[in-house]
Amino acid sequence: MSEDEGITVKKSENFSEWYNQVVLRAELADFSPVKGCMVIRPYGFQIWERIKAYLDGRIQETGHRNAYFPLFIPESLLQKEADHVEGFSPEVAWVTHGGTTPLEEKLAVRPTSETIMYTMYSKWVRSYRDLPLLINQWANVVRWETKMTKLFMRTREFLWQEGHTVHATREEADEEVLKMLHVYRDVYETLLAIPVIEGTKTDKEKFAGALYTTTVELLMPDLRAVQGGTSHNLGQHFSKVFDITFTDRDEQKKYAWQTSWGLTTRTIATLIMVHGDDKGLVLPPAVAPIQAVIVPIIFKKNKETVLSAARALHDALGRRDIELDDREEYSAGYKFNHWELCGVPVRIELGPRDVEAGQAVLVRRDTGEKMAVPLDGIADALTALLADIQTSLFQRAKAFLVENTASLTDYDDFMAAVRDGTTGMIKVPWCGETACEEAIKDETGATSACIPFGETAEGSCIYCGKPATTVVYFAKHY
RNA sequence: GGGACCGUAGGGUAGCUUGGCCCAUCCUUCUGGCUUUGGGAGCCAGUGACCUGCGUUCAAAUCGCGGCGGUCCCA
Repeated sequence: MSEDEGITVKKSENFSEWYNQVVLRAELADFSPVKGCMVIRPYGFQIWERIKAYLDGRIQETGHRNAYFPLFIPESLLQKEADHVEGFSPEVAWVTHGGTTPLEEKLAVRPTSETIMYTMYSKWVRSYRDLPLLINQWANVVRWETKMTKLFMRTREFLWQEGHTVHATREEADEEVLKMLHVYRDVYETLLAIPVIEGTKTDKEKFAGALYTTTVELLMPDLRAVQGGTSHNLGQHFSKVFDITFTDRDEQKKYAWQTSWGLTTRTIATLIMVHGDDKGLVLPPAVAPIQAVIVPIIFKKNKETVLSAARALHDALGRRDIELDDREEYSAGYKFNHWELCGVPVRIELGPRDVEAGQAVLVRRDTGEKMAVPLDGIADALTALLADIQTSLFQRAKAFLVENTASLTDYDDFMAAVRDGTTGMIKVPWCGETACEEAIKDETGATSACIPFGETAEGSCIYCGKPATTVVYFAKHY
């Protein structure tokens, strides 16, 4: 075996390098000539298309419709909402020229589309009969990051969907915010087999211009947390600035209540990190572009028998997401390693002994476990195995999250846990003051992840000792 | 935002300290041929690189400065 192929570092020993190698060698993405921008390669893009198809289905069935708004946002629009401008201005990319002629007004390359969409909403919303307005957009956005590029995790341009809804009442907006947050949880848990912690962002960490922000938080194997998706109640901040008003049943003119919510290609980074192993990518069947690969074990003397049996099996299974690797220029061992690097959930080995016995050998990617299965009935066995892999990947990830979540009340313990990297998510009692939150960040580097839903505080704030009003999760974040 | 490091074929590298022996070493990939295939097979032949610009010098992969790109650490 050559040491230069496959993944050359262990996930547990050099996580960052391991991640880079998996992304590059499994051909998910590559660096581009543009600093901070990546190329999503076909295999990586197929994963995104799977996520997109699932999420879009959920978006549609909850009553939203897709639309498309311009990539460019006039400076004057972007600046209308004060908190919003302040939050985004450091990382906005600007178009200043058309050809060689300077523009009269600079155009921002959208970092997010609130301002351009709400300008239109103001024209479209007149009456309570126009509400709720439920629009989603699939798009690319640009945020001019200065931090280090990490493929899928942090790039200047990324793909996402952004939902923007308008409602008559705060209650409806609250309900929408939670409904879509739960859709994100479902994407992570059902599709990607990644458990989440749902909650509300602190005021310090909320979206620029929002009343409040809800989030799904994930924990990576290096014990750093990731914000997996956010859903905001924008209150009436934007409707007042963009004049989104409607005449209600009581004939009164009112400002509308709005929400926005987004999920990005960062999901792919979390997918790779959570499930991958020392051999490479491990994909949950629900997102895997290739569900299984048939590898015929070819020997010279009964080559044709095995190859035709493999082709017959491939035809019998009759699925486009099952690959037949009948290349004769590669050895079986090479193919095993290759498809493991690519994270294909199941390998189906078919050799002369199997053909004779009327069976095939199913090998699961997550555990390496092998099982001989009769050829008739293999389709059902495969379906069951794929379902089992999906479940056990989730359970393994869930166990990891539970093991690495702690509840602490003493600040010295907290500092030690963060410093030693022994715990990922740390739940602490908190007074609710931003000053304490910032002090904790300055002293430990940990930032608040979320205030979990449905938990009540006891005792005193871990930092200042005043009575706690809530509990909050802290973690080192990506 | 601050600091450190790195850039040689598709991937991984040697050469750099002390400039010349280098139209650049080795492994792998890739192409063609023979042969082989139950965990990265072997032999033969071939293709393929000094990030970029400027400078120093008789001479630059090697030294200097700028740019571009990447990696890591701290905030």
